[in-house]
Amino acid sequence: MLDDLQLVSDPRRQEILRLVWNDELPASALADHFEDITPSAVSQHCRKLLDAGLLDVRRGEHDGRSRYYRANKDRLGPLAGYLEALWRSRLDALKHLAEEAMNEGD
Amino acid sequence: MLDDLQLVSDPRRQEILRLVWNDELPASALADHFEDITPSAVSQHCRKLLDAGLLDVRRGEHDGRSRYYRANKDRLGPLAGYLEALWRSRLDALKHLAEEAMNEGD
DNA sequence: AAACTAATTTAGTCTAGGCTTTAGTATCCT
DNA sequence: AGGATACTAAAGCCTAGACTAAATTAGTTT
Repeated sequence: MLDDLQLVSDPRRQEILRLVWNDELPASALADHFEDITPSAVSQHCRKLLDAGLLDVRRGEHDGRSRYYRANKDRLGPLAGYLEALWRSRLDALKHLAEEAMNEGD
Repeated sequence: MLDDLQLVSDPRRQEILRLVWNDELPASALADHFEDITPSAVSQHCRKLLDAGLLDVRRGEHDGRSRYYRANKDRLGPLAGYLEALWRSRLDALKHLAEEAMNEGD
């Protein structure tokens, strides 16, 4: 239904991708990360990313109930670079805010 | 309201950007391009892109009624590259389809 | 095999935003 | 000036898709 770009344009899905960018995480960890939506909502986002091939999943080795997600960077092509740049720029923005806050008392 | 990525993820707006990527075009030309939506809808898309700074506009020199739009590539950053890659890949896809069609009668 | 745990699926609600319609602004032409 | 043209703004309709809650699946433990 939604193409890659539309999928990646959703802020929740961006955050999910960021969380599983370098290391896999179980669905529970993803669910815990979002305090304002239910695990079901997170699972539904994962499913869409999975269907598009932007995420990989496997069952846990010692607990087959857990499902571990990981980003499929290759499949994202040039969008991978865009997302990384986006996250970097947000870090920079935060850093600048922090610096401004530090200088408040001048 | 919508950030750059969400704006660019809309297929209509992608198409608008493509049309004014290298040359400016009057709103009428953009409107004519979309047969299934009204000029008003196109204008509203342009307004959003304009507000985000992804489009520039100027009035016509000889007819001040016309408004000429042009993409602001610089403002798009890494997304510019992504869009160009997207359009190239679609051209490739079309080319392959055409080649297959050529070989139908074998 | 019953109870428990992890996660997903299904069914249905709600809202953002894309669209049409209508009305308005600015410019040009005779 | 009055009318035509090019486009936009405002108001409201409508649907895709994000969300919740409940039911379901699959795996584990006792």
